[in-house]
Amino acid sequence: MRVDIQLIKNLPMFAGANASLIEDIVSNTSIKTFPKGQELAYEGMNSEWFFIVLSGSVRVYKMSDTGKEVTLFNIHEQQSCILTIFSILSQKSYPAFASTQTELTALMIPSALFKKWADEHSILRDYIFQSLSGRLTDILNTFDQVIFQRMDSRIARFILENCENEGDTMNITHEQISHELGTNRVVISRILETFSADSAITLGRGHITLQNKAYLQSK
Amino acid sequence: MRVDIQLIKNLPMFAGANASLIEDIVSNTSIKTFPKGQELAYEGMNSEWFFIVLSGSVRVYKMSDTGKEVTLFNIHEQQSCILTIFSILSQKSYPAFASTQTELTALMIPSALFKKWADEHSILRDYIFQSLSGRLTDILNTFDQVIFQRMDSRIARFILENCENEGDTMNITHEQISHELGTNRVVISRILETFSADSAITLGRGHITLQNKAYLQSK
DNA sequence: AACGCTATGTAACTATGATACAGACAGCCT
DNA sequence: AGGCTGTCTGTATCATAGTTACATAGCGTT
Repeated sequence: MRVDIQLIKNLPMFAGANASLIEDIVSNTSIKTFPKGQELAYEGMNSEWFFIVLSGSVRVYKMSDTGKEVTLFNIHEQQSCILTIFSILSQKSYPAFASTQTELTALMIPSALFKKWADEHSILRDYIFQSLSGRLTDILNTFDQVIFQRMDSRIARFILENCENEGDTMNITHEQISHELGTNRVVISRILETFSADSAITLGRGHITLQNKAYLQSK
Repeated sequence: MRVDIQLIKNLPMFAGANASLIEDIVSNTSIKTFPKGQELAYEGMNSEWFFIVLSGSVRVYKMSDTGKEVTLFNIHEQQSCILTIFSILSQKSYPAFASTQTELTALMIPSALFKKWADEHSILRDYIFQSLSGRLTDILNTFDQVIFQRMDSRIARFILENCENEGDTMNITHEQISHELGTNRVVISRILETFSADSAITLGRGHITLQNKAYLQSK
């Protein structure tokens, strides 16, 4: 499918691109759809494609050999992946795992071309630096959380990030939370139980409902 | 003190620089010496200077409000700091702490000039990407270690990184190790004690001597 | 209703983190 | 030498978090 010019022009990454680059992009990229839960990258993989998310989201995470996981950051609409960029520009293998969190549509760019364009067009490099800086901050924040924060505060924060108001419900299992935060499912269950005992949340199979925002904020 | 042209030309970062850039660098940079233990950057600081280490080393670390520390990476001769680069190029505050580990000499570049040069000279940007990629790998490795590895293996590894052969001695206190690894001094003492009980190391005030390499490698 | 799959609850144990304090060592001074 | 002082290390105790194993509960399918 031929990629729409307007779509490219609307992407922040290509906002300042000149007509010839835009034409190049339009003729050498494609749009692809992935189902929810699809693995897009694994540790050690060579990145053949650079992608920009058009809709949906991607979770980038580290995984140990025993299967323990921690989310590094998520990639949302119009964003791309710092690790893929590094992997392509410095010709190293991808250092983490990445899977779709929802159904995903993405603009796919062959990595050789992306590298060429990034070498030739400073406007691209500028955007890359800006965007990388945001992702790097995300990684460092995750680091901070993991190392310095107590697990109950991290869980409280996680719930608050997903439930705006009291009465809001999030659909997630304890195991998924444990993968987000890099701990064990049992630990999550244990702490959620104490939150529930204090009436800060109500628990159900596959969902959590916020009841007392102030309680979680004080954690 | 006028900076020596040859010194600049020998730095990997400026290896491909043309004569006019070199002349610019020579006339706008200076060499500065810092004592051991000097704090070079703190979280939230605006980076006024970009620096390249000429001799000595710098430790970059995260610190919690309670004083707990973890080393992110070290900067050695001819290297510069990924976080400083990001901080300067994306105009954000520095996201960690940095102190000299030894006496340090460094080439100092005003950050506004560094940003200008990086914008104008692709040769600089290329080097930056290469070098950033290495540092990012360091950070992710640290992350991996912290989250997935047991403390005894991390300590074993740390000793092995500092002692080549059996009989080698490293001069370090338990508290310094705890700051490297992001844990509590007591935890280090406790585990070193078990290593010592198994005759893998011998302990002394301020130093550790490797006795059984295979033992630590098996941890 | 019976089955099977997945999610959650519970228990017991180990590992790690935190705090407090005691004792040991090194350097220094007299 | 003896004593002082600051730092480093050892030990104990308790709290929090991670691991493993297994039991129970929810929910869709047959």
